[in-house]
Amino acid sequence: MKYYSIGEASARLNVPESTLRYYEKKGLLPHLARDEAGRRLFSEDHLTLLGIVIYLKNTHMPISVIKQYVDWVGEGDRTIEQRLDMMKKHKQAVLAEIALMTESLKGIDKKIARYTNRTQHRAQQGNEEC
Amino acid sequence: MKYYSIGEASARLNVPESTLRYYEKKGLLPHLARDEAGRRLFSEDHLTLLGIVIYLKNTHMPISVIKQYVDWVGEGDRTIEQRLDMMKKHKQAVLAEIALMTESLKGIDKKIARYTNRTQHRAQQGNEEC
DNA sequence: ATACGACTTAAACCGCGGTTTAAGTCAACA
DNA sequence: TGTTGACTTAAACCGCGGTTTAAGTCGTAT
Repeated sequence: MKYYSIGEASARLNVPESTLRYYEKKGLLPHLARDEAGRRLFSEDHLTLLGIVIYLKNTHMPISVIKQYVDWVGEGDRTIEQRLDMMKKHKQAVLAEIALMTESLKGIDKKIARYTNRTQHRAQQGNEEC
Repeated sequence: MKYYSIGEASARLNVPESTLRYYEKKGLLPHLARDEAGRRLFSEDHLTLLGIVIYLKNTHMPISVIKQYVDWVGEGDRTIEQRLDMMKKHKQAVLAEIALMTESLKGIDKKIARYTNRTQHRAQQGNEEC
């Protein structure tokens, strides 16, 4: 079975080595093997798990919650319901956040429209600012 | 012209008073008037500006950048191009973030599908985890 | 032999975005 | 009169998510 050094894992997943060490310390990378010299050995499964960690992070799941997820994975099939529940709730949270951002974008679009207009026909009145 | 106390502003915009004081200190609420006793007086324009601050925050604009925006507003029409540019760039950043979250949601959906299946016909093989 | 590059550790440090605390002022009400 | 309640300040504190630093250990190439 192939193993990857921390440098290789870092390069493949585009995550700093310091972050990988930090994640291991936080419990996000359990059972990480070491070679005789004490160097971390990342298995394919660890890279896969890291991929999951990364997309959970991309959707703003806190590290403490990702750790709970990883712990549940380690406990095997009897935690599938909890994991399913966690993912469903997280999905709703993500959809809500996307909705909020999308809604807030409308305000930004209004500003863009206003400013675009004002740069075109310069120097009018109607200065709402401040 | 009507003014609002910090308590009223807090209630109307659903932002803690401590946060409003923090925003003022950070320069997000310039020219905030005070009454004879030194209490903050929020004008309608300040509430409007706070609304803008809030949606910029909702789209993850850093406070330092929001401050730049507010400063530019205070400098009048000659900063309209900068503001337009800022907002266009910010919009692109927000769209990129939404795209990343949306993409990452696919991984979450796959997990939900997997776990839903596994809770239905329990106890199969195919345990990829860890 | 030695020097370099890739790794190790623990601990300190960082920026961000607030929140909390402690002590004080003021107006209104009982 | 005195005690609430709404406000003020500066400074300390917080959780989060890492990053940086300093000192050390290897294996390999010169």
